[in-house]
Amino acid sequence: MTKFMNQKNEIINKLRGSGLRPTKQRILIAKNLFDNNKTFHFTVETLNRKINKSGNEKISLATIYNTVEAFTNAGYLKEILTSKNKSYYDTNIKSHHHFYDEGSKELTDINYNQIKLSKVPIPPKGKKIKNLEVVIRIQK
Amino acid sequence: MTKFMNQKNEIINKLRGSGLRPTKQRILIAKNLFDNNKTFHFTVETLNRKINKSGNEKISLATIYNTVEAFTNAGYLKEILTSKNKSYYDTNIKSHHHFYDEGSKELTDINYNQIKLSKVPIPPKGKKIKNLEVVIRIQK
DNA sequence: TATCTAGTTTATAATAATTCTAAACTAGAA
DNA sequence: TTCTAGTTTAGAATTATTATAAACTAGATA
Ligand SMILES: [Mn+2]
Ligand SMILES: [Mn+2]
Ligand SMILES: [Zn+2]
Ligand SMILES: [Zn+2]
Repeated sequence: MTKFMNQKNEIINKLRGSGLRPTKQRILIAKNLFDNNKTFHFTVETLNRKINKSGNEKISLATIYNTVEAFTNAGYLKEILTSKNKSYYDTNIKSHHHFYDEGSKELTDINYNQIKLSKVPIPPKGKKIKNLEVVIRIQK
Repeated sequence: MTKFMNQKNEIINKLRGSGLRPTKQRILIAKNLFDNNKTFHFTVETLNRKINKSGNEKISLATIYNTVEAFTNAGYLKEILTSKNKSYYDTNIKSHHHFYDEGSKELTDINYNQIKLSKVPIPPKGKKIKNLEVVIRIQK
């Protein structure tokens, strides 16, 4: 009871902290994404299915898109560009690497320290490195 | 004269060698892609513009798509998945890495030996590494 | 060289993911 | 309670790509 109360308040504070109004849609989506003690990868399609399946009130696809974008901009989600034609998102926002299975089209985390880059090039003049995360493509 | 002859014959042999009929469309596209002594990156959109601009006879967009796919399957091109919603291709088929500029949306090659991976994880059981090329995202 | 046909090209339609639009709704400040 | 900027929503629009099916052609064979 108080636990649920706290969880919801945490979400509300988190949203407010980024200038996002805590609407019931955002709160419900946030619960689905951040409630767990484990992180996971998803696409808009899978998130939409998950949310509009259970006993939940329905949320429009447009809002799912809007919210995922807002959460990504706020730094609560990371976008992972790895697949043709479809964006993946990660609730694990720590810097880390991935396996991407070309067959099942699934991502798996690789801990940051599981890959060691002993030599990295200097970026072109005037540019800086925004992100250096490795995607290793695997298959059967 | 003989030089052009040879170039065209090289292309024809290359195509035949992969079971691809050397049609005039494929030959023209191949000239645009492989004629140079330098490699480059492109999207279907940029290739289509390039080909349907100059004095060339026109080639349909569908054929551009078909041909890029055929050349990729034949190993003459590499697909680079790095950008949301659009596929990039590389005429450099040697194993190498890339900078991807988020601002200009341009790829730049990084020589294979400019990045050294001193530690790489073992892929999940039953899977093997298909590809380990690093994309470093850069910005201003 | 003429004929034949599987492979290819093409215009166009269809699909898939995503973004846009504009009207209805709502959080929360006043 | 009122008010309004921010938000949600259904549906249309857009973009990249793939599918369809009719017309064309490379090149093997007669
Ligand atoms: Mn798309
Ligand atoms: Mn697409
Ligand atoms: Zn991850
Ligand atoms: Zn390259």
